[in-house]
Amino acid sequence: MTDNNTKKTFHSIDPEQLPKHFDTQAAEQRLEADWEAKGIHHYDPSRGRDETFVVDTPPPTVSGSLHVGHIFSYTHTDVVVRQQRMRGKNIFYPLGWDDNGLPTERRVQNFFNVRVDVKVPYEPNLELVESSSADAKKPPRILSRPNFIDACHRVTSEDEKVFKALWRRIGLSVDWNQEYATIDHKSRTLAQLSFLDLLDKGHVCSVTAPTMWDVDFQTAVAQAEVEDRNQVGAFHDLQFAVEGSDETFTIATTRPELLAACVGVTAHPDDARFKPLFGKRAITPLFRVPVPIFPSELADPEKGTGILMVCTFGDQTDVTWWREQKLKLRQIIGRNGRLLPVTFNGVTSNEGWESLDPERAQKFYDGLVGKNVNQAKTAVVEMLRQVEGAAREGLGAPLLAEPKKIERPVKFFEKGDRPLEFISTRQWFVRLIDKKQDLLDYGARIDWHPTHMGSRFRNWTENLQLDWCISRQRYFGVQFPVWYRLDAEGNPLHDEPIFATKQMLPVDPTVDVAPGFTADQRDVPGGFTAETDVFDTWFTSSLTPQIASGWLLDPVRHASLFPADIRPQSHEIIRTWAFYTIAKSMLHEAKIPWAHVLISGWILDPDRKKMSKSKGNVVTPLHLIEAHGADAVRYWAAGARLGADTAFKEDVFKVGKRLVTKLYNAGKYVLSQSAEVHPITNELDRAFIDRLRALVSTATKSFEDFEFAPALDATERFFWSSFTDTYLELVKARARGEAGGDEADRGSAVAALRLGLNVLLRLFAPVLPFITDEVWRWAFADETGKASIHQAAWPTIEELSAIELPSNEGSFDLAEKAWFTINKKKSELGASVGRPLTKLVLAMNPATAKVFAKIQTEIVTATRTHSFESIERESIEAGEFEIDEIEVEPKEKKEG
RNA sequence: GGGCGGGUAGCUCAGUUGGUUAGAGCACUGGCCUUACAAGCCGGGGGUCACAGGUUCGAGACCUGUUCCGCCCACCA
Repeated sequence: MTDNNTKKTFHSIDPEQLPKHFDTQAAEQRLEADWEAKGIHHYDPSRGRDETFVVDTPPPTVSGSLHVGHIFSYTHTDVVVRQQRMRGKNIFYPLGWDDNGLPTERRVQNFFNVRVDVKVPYEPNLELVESSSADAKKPPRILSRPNFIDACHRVTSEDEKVFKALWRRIGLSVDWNQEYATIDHKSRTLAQLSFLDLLDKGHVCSVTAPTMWDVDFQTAVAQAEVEDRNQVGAFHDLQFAVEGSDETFTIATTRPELLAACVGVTAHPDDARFKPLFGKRAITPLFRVPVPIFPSELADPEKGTGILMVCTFGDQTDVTWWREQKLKLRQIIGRNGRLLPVTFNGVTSNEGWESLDPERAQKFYDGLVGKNVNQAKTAVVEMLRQVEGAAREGLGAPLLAEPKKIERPVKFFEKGDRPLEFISTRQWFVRLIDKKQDLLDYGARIDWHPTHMGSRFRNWTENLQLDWCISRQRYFGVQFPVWYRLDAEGNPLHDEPIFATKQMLPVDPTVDVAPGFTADQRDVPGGFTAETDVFDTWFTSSLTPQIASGWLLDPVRHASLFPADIRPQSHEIIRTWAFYTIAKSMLHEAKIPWAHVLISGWILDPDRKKMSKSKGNVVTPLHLIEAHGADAVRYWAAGARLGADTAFKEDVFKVGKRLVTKLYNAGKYVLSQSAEVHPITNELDRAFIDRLRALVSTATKSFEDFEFAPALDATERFFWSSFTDTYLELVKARARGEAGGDEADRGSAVAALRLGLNVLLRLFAPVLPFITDEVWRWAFADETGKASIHQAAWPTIEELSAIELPSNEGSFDLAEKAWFTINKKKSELGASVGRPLTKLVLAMNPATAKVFAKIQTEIVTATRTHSFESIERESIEAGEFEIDEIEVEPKEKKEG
């Protein structure tokens, strides 16, 4: 096909050999497999840190449902990564799976209809079958913890396959050699090492204290996992008596069920109404328990009745008062959220359940034992409504008015269904409250994209109230490497924990034996027992940079991969994932974990609500890829700026698909032009390349700030408007040799077209990896020696610098203007762009005419004008054209 | 209550350090089968830039206030 006998010609393709339409599905699978086979996504450990670009990829929760939101944010990262790769960076782009934690437990419980009891013995070779909907009503099968964990592994490994298939389908250029899971051997080892390191450094402690507790999951939770939900409640006005007087006062409470847990009464110190009461004792209704009345700045005179009861514990403020006033502990809510049995004693007792009338108190309280909070509330209110003389003989019923409905925020575990309770339990904490300023400083050293997301971090850190509770009373997670000595009665000595040595890790204290003990000493008096708590999942996932680098397990590798370059994530987990990762990195190594944080927005449904499984508005991604192709879906994702929430509009996928088609066709056309190899010398061609230089500069600059969306926008606009609609149309005839120009002009046109396509393909490659590589391989792979576009270099101004600048920088604009002016006229005349003109007289300013002379041939040729004349006229503005005369060639009559 | 972001065409959004007549895509609409592409091309209509002040020769952009929407946070009796 090509004639190499005398002169070199461009390697052109035969368009007839290509399918009419681009088969996205087939090409995607073929190309992705080829990338994998070539290993072009692999990290090269031999290259230095400054040549390496390290990504701290979010490990997706595999037990969650896949939706377009996943594709959205992961595509953002991939676009950034692909551009960095083209810039010559050695890419470290791992992917982990977040499989431990509550979502997995919940999924596994439902999947097999099972529950856990730590007392059940392990059954080797246990067979589990997926439960049917009919099984859901059957009582769940009770498993040992190890069997349950096996089941978790089984389910998550299946889930991971589904995720991985989708990631490959969408073309994520992840190095699959770097795959990990947050529950795997290495992650467990590093999480436990992290714990021991924090312990060595004195940042970890174990204390018994009131902690936020979810009564359904029956675990402690951290402040970061708590959210406020507005709930309707009611103020109950209750009459309290004052000890040793006839006085009474009224408190307002939304939690009358906690009356038995009342340990004090407080009002604002300046509140004249209650000043005389301070220092006296109040008598609670029903239970007749005397409690101190004390002043507190925290009490708001405007709220309720201005005086309130302090319980153990209704909320965080109760905890504060309890601590400050050294009040008694009357814990009536148990870990399962039901009221615990207690025994009331006389006032001389000091066990916390002193009543002026213990018998009567007991009678009331026994009616509440075992009830949940709501049931207890109903029961107590009924008693308060009916019982005369409840706080002191002679008083009426303590409920002074019908409860008044109010709506107020109530704390919930973000995954929970019932309000959190404060329950005094023993938990492990990482001390952070005393390090707020350091955390703020570290956060300020990180570049947040967009910048205002840094204020989310600041905001959260400044308002931090509690140390980080890292222990969870759950099963599928990383265990604490901790045991306790048992005393002679078999009680664990929590003040004397035994820690695993670093060499032992990872350990499962319920299986592995504490150092210095033998297996037969487990759970016997004088022996040892395991800490059964597991880490907060964030305790492990806040180590993702270290898990990927190997950290203490591989210090050399760690040094070359830590800190990372970017941390992509979404904004709702700034207070958890980002915050804890910064905290860990600071505490372990006094370093920031990454230079940049890239925040992706949310996907909103057309009603602008966040897409989430619970709202039932989730769009699954697979059908979108099948319908529009992976590139089109990526195009949609890459169109959103960092941090901006984006409405899900299926229209955008169609636009993306159209762009892919256009690239296919334009590539087919450009590469099918054959001509002798020639330098780019023609004025218009040089003017076009000059425009291209500006585009390369703009796109590159955007990518420096990881702003792929403006880069894509500029590239797309240029491709569509300047390249295909203008330049390509203007040089078509010349490239085909129809213009009657010489071979140099023709070669110049083909060379410029090919260079334009080549550069544009590379500018699109990070966003549209499939179609760009497809077209690349038709000719440019051989030409450049880069088999895949993803091995080619990102375009630079320098590589275009060999092409001479146009003699006038306005040449391209002028050609464009003339082209549009003439086309507009043709359109008005009802003629197609392709219709030849028998005559055209174009008038312009003399200054314009000078520039126009250089490109006149291109315009005349492109508009197929037989007889052309240009006229100079001072009255016309520079850069404008007026059509003095135009004659459209009559339509040829169809033959036959 | 505190903090952050936003309000630009019917819809989704660009709009650089203030600078001609405010842009794109979609949608709507007229024309065109034109040798890469009808999954296309050439045209057209459509905006009091949330509101009110201010700074300036000049404001969509800067300042102040108001208002609406969204998000994050807050001790929730």
